Amino acid sequence: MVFRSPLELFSASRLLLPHFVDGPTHLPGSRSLEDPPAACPPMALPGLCFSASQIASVCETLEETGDIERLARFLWSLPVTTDGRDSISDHESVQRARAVVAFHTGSFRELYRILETHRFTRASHGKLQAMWLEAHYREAEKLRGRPLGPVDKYRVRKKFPLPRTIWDGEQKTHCFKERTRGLLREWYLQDPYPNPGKKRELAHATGLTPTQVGNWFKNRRQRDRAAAAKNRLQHHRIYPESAHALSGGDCSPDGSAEHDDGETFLSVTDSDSDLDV
DNA sequence: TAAAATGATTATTT
DNA sequence: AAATAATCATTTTA
Repeated sequence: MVFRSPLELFSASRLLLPHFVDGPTHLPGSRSLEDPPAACPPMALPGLCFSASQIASVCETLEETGDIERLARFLWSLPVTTDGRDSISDHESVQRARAVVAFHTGSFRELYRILETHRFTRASHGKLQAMWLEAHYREAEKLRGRPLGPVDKYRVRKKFPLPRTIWDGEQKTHCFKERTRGLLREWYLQDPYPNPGKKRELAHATGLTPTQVGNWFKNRRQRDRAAAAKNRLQHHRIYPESAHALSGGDCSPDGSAEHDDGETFLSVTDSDSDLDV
């Protein structure tokens, strides 16, 4: 056990960061949501506890500042226990700082170990998840010669799922539910241009936001148009000389693709027969 | 691994 | 403002 005294720790951090430890520093946006101040019991080991929380806030400040070099040196100066369980290491800010340092030094094995063996609060999840993924991306990238495309990254994500210590299991849904899509299809057939009122109604019925409903209709229209255009092209390839019986004489001489007003083949994109379940 | 599906975003047009 | 085309990113399928 090479325990230095709390005072020594304090003075060590003092040497490194005089202005941080001497008084409460209020950086913009710092110390807000995470880590409630009463996290450690006031009775037990008051001196050590105070010291540890001071250390934790130094870690936070350095991490927010982005001075990773100094953060690394500061962590290096901290005492080490064999099991790693002590009042200092129990602070999330300290483990988080260690993770940040491991990431920036490219010590990915160490990073993974830290992330997998400590339970982090929701407030840290975003940043830690990003580091987990980015580290795996870089490893995969190095393993092959070239940079990863979106699909490669997706495969890396599948291969190395986020540990539950960093992720609350709630998965983001990329595709809408089948019931939702059924409703959307149904309404689309009835009216491809819903007014805002209808949109809100449909949003409520599907549990989507009005914007999502709008996006869906927009995409659906775009893709139906594309399919129609493709069909038209094919039709012309098969029957190049089919005479167009035009109403009136309103035909522009050049054979360019024109406004195809009324015609609208209904949704050729998916040839599913719109069974709603 | 390529290609298709799908939801979202951006820039331009109307 | 809303519609559109083009494009991007993620996910699924062949």
